[in-house]
Amino acid sequence: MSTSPGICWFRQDLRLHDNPALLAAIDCGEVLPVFILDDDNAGNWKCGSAARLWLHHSLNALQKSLEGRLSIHRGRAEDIIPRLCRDHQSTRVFWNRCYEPWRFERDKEIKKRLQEQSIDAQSFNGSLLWEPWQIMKKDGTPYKVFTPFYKSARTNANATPAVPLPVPDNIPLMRKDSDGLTVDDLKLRPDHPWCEKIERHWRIGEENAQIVLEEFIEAKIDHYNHGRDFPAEKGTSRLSPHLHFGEISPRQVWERASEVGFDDNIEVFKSELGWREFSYYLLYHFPRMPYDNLKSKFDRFPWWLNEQWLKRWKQGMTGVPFVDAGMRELWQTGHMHNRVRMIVASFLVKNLLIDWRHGAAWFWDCLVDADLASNSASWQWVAGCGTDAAPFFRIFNPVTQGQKFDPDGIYTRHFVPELKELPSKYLFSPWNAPQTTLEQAGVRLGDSYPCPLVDIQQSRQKALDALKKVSSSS
DNA sequence: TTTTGAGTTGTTCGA
DNA sequence: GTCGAACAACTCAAA
Repeated sequence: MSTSPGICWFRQDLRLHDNPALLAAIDCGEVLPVFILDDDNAGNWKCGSAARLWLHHSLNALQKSLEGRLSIHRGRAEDIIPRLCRDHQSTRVFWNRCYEPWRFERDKEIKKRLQEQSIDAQSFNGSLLWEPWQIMKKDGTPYKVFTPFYKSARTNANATPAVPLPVPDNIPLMRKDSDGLTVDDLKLRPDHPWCEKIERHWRIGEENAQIVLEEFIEAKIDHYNHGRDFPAEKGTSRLSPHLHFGEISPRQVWERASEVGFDDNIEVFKSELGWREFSYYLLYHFPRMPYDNLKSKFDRFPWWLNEQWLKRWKQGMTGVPFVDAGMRELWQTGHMHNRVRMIVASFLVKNLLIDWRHGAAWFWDCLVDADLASNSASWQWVAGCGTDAAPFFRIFNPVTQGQKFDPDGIYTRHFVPELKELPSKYLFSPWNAPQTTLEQAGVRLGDSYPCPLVDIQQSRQKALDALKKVSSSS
């Protein structure tokens, strides 16, 4: 056996299944598995609070799978990786690629430095179905519209998603090094009752990711197309945080869905994986996406930051019940149903006229699945400033959306219990309820539940006018 | 180069 | 209650 271990640097791939970097490291003989919490390089995009909590548990799960041999560090990866190579006389380092601009640049630099020291550094695709540079238009430029991107990805030769790799039979793990930290040392989980609340909603780690996938395949995928729209039904896969941390790979999910067969539901589900790919694709080709409007005419949009409104939106106290239900789900569970994400985002941007970046920042901190690519791309989509965004006149009405997608009010009543006695007819617009109805339901508007921050119709019109002005002056 | 058809998830209005 | 059209104009992708 070689005396020099292969270093497998775990990042957003906290799993043993379908892990090309791990398999490559095993080929060297002994494996030194490493994790680094690199907040220093992350700048604005260090892991948010909810995601840190997830990471804490996900690392514990991985540590267990690796029999406690995961070597954990905190600091700048460009210092730590070369140091580990020196300390262990390792000449080979392997990792699966990340695509956040700060990580991509950092990793390029590390690879260069290692190669200068005659250390073999190799990166693999462990997180995407298609590499962003693999799918290009005939003229060599990147796609900006989802449908042709996805079509091209699925039909191009050599673009069929790879078959997932097996779990290695045996991982010849190196003896534990002495200078590593424990997961607890990283202090990812604050001592706060909020954590326990979040933890109740999730089963974290690779093994659980497999279970969540199986449950989705068995119970939900056959009516996904319809079921995913109703937040009370929980018809979505809820795989996003598992995918974000790489507890499961998109290739595993894609393959498992393909095994079920072919129908609309399966195709729609796969296309959601396609949207994840598209977000990463855009982030790779447009690294300013988290900061800048992809449509630059939105640079002139008259956002108006009302701090009080923003605060009430974050608290789920806007006075618009379906919006508040979503925002409270986010706070209480670290997650929000996809349908409701669009509605709360649309409300912030198109009714309160607050810049999408404020919303994206709050999501970043609160979501266990906070993902730079998906978060930035989706906010730009809702705001209308994305390359392939919703047309500007498409403004969600949080009242009709509630009536349509939470018809029995189960979701809304659960998260806004102060309205639970209101009849469904008025649940989504209590300001329209007769005084006697409010009294019977024990609701005092402006007291037990807030009056709406804005009038839905008026604020909608204001947004349309603003958008028209921005469009016509180009 | 020019042309043509299309573009995740909606709302409202009027027949 | 249901249905189709209008909502604006633009940019993208491919022929």
